[in-house]
Amino acid sequence: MSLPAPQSPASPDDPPYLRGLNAPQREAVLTTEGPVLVLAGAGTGKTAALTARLAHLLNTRKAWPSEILSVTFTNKAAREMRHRVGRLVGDVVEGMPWLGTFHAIGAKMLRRHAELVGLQSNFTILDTDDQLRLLKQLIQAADLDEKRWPARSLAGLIDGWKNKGLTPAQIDAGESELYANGRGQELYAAYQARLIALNACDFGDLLLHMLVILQRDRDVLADYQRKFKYIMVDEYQDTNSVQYLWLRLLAQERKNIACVGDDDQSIYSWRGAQVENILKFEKDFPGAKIIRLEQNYRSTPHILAAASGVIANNSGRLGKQLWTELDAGEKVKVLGVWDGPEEARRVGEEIDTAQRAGKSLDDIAILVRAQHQTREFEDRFIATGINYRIVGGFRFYERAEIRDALAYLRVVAQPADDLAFDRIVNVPKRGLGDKAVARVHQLARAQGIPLVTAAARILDTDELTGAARKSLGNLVIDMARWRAQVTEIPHGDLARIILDESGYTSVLQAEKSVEASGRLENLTELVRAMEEYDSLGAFLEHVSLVMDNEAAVEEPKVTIMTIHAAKGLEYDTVFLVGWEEGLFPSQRALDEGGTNSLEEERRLAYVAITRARRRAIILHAANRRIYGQWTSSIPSRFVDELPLEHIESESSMAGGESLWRANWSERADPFADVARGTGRGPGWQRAAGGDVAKPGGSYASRTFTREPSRVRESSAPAVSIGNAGRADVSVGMRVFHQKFGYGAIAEIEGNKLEIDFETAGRKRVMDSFVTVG
DNA sequence: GTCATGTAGATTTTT
DNA sequence: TCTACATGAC
Repeated sequence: MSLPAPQSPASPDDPPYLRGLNAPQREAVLTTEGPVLVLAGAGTGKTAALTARLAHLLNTRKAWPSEILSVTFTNKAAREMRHRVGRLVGDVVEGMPWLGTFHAIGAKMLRRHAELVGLQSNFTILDTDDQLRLLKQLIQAADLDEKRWPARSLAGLIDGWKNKGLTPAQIDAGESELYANGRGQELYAAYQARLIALNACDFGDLLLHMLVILQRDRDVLADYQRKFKYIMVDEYQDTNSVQYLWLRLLAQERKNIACVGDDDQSIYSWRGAQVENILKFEKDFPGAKIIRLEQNYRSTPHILAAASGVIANNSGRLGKQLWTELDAGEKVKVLGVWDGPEEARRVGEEIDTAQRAGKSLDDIAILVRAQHQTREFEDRFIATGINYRIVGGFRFYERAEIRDALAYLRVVAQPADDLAFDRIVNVPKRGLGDKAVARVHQLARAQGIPLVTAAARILDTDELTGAARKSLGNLVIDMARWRAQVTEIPHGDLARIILDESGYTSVLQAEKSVEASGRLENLTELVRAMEEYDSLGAFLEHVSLVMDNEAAVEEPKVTIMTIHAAKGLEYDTVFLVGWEEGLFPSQRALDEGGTNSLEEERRLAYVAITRARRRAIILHAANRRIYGQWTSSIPSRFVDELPLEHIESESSMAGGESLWRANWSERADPFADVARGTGRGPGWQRAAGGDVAKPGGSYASRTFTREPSRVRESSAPAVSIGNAGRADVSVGMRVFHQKFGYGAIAEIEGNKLEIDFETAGRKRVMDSFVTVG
């Protein structure tokens, strides 16, 4: 038996989850009633406190596992919390249905109440790719120039509106003005209508639909308010408006809400996060208790001081004073190099040295501002044989073959999923080109039916002939068979059957390339992952929400990733590369966002530095090739903001910077400056080329050629609605068909017509494909 | 219907 | 420089 340590109020009777916690951490754990805001600086044991709190609530029987709502932002964080709570309290955690990401929890709730917003509970969750394709269709239908009004910008706007909790009805003229001269609202509304028709949701909808339900339906709200005795939120500084409104409604009744966050680590404002949420917590929840976690367990004093020095330049902070008991350690190293390749070389050398000193590559990370910076290091490490892994980029479920396979499964699971059908209708290639697919679309639109149904119906007619008809027929039969098998055979086996019978695997097998065999492996992996789930539906839910796969444990590797991706992680040694004006802070942030953007970049710098446990090495290069052009650059202002007494600078440029700079400017491309600054961009290029060469002409011809296509596209489907057959045709009438030409109606059978065509002979066609006259 | 060429454009991306 | 998409040729 030993006496408690002087500074810790811990006693030997403490339950295990309280052991090792400092005073403010304990307070955060033990203050269970009422609103609590925990301001947790980087590396201050935030997760430890959060998991202990959860364990405490369960252990003291204040709530059952199903009565605690515990939200995180990433699946990884949710997983980790589940794991750590499990270690503290045992299997009870398995029964925590409401521990997860905002989106996972939103989806779970929405499946229960789907009908309140016009969905069925088996709705599909679309990813950005599907979303984009859908928007493209709508933009075309609205007869907008896709170049001028890209689907990407509309997707961004809609996403932003959803993040703010705005339904189409709530979009004001000013917001609407941001897209296609005020048609933003119209397109948003059309998009939402399409989603409902597809029985689908995008990510934003998972929260927005639920918010609408909670706001509109008192009973549902009261139900959840009663159910959730305690609410906990991780990374509160990253919550956006919908999430905030959502939490406020749910917490309104009991007010037992504990939010943990750090305003200095808010780096997702471009995704709709509102730092204000954390700043105004006290106002939203009067009487809130504010607890500060300021003891850092991760980094050395030099590293901590360097980070604090930089972030001190931001205004409007809640303010924290981080401190540590660790030894001073090394100063932060600032290294100036000649160019990008040298930067990679120096980092490589340092890694070699560390490795020879017995360090593991797993303890080393290189943090970049933008994804493209990873390449330089990748090239260098391949050449010199350093093992590395690049985090981010294409993830497992974003690979084409995986998405194709999933599309097959989606069509089988949810026949109304037109986007999935579209994706695989001619994959692998089966001779169904744009024209054939367009016909199926046309019919589906005219009759208001899913594409799968339209495909089946079109086979009753002569709209399609030859190869196209045959392969569409096969596809329809295959799909019907697979659908019948869903309840008959295990879903893993079914997936294998689908991949085989669709011809997807055989095409890859025939292709003997390395990529193809990699794809086949990925598909095997997909099916394997699938078998861990109870049902096809459960698996698809997992995929759409989680979209990541656990990397297998392998030999040690250096990690290369963006600063954003590094948030929440830590490494012994961290290389912070590319600290140059224009790259970090990024040019875009400097140009567009004013002070706010610059401060967010600075928070990014703060996050970056605080990832390091023992060593932080900051590099900046004097020359860099940007978009193929050599550009000279000056060190980032964040380098200047590092407190001198905590850094150690070194420049690899013999002869001094000014010498080479003079050298360089002589050889410099006279247009480099124009191309770099404000002069770059479409406007500048247009001024230099197109319009000058051909004044006036391009505009006139564009308007002229576009006109007829619009008329043709919209006229046919507008006339006929529903299955009943149209009223404006009768036997003997002369009609026009786009493919077969003119003919006379010989027979009418519901919405199908027998027509004697003047040149093509007698054909069966859908009435929606003909025009009178 | 598929393949080859040209041109605009190019942060960060938890779900 | 590299890539993604759109347009035109077989």
